[in-house]
Amino acid sequence: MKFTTKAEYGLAALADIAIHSEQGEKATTIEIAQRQNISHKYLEQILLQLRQANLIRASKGQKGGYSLMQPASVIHISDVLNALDSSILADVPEIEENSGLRRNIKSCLWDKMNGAMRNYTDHMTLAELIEQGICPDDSGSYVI
Amino acid sequence: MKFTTKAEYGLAALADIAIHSEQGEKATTIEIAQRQNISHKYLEQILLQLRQANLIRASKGQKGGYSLMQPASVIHISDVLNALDSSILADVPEIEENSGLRRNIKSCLWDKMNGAMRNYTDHMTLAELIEQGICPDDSGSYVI
DNA sequence: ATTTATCCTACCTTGTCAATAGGAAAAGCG
DNA sequence: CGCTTTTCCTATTGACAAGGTAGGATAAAT
Repeated sequence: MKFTTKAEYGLAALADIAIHSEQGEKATTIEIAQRQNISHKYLEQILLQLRQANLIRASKGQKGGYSLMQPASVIHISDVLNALDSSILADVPEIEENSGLRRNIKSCLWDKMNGAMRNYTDHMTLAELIEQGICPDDSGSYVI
Repeated sequence: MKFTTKAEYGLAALADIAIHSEQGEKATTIEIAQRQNISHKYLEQILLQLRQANLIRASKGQKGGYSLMQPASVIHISDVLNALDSSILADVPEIEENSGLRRNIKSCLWDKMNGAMRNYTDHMTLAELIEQGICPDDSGSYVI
């Protein structure tokens, strides 16, 4: 399915910041952009959104940069996705009444698939994502 | 998350056809469009795609219309989605090497969420979708 | 021959994604 | 103070896809 680069870049940036936060360092837009290979002007907007969602703290000027607001272990992936991509975890819009089978199908399939995503991203934290780098091997924990 | 109307309309149309197929009737574009409240010219294109994917059989002219190619119990939802919305169940595209954490994050989160969808829609059939109208109450059967 | 249906292709309008650009504001440093 | 470095914020743009609309060609039944 389709994922926005914004979500992808944002998660990578957050992970990057988290790693540097552990050492008490701040990360600047330029640094992150270079490490993660992202346009730094585009990344600027993404970091702005993450700050407005209270996921990161910014300081301006020399020696400025970004650090995490909370430890990575309490940041849920769904928080990040919600901040960056309003539609990816959003409820499917209600549908007018007189529409045959459509309403039922939507509330059956769509909501289920949606719920599966939400359940998964609600439980997974940024720390887990970073720690393993690869996929967590807890297959079977999350259930539709 | 975002689902295309094409997939929504297509599933509703297929369900509609399935119901009428059971009684040996064919359903025409116009009839389906009215029952499901869809633009019939748009639906035409959708039914064309479903036919090209061998999900339905069409007959032209008077007394023409559409019927299912196979019983609804062997049509998997993933077949329908694949026929109508090439991206919804598609693998996430590979990413260039030198890209920091992005590659790992993508292959972790993205692929998992994607796999969850696929697993779910691979197991569910059109018949189940119709039969229950509401959600199947087999929560817990499908696992990420 | 005429009606009724599918078949097929082209087109159009609107919105969103992914950037790019450029400047304002603040923080540190000499 | 003045300069640099950083974040902050808004506007704009190009490309592309979604969601239709339109119109004619083709085939089957009566």
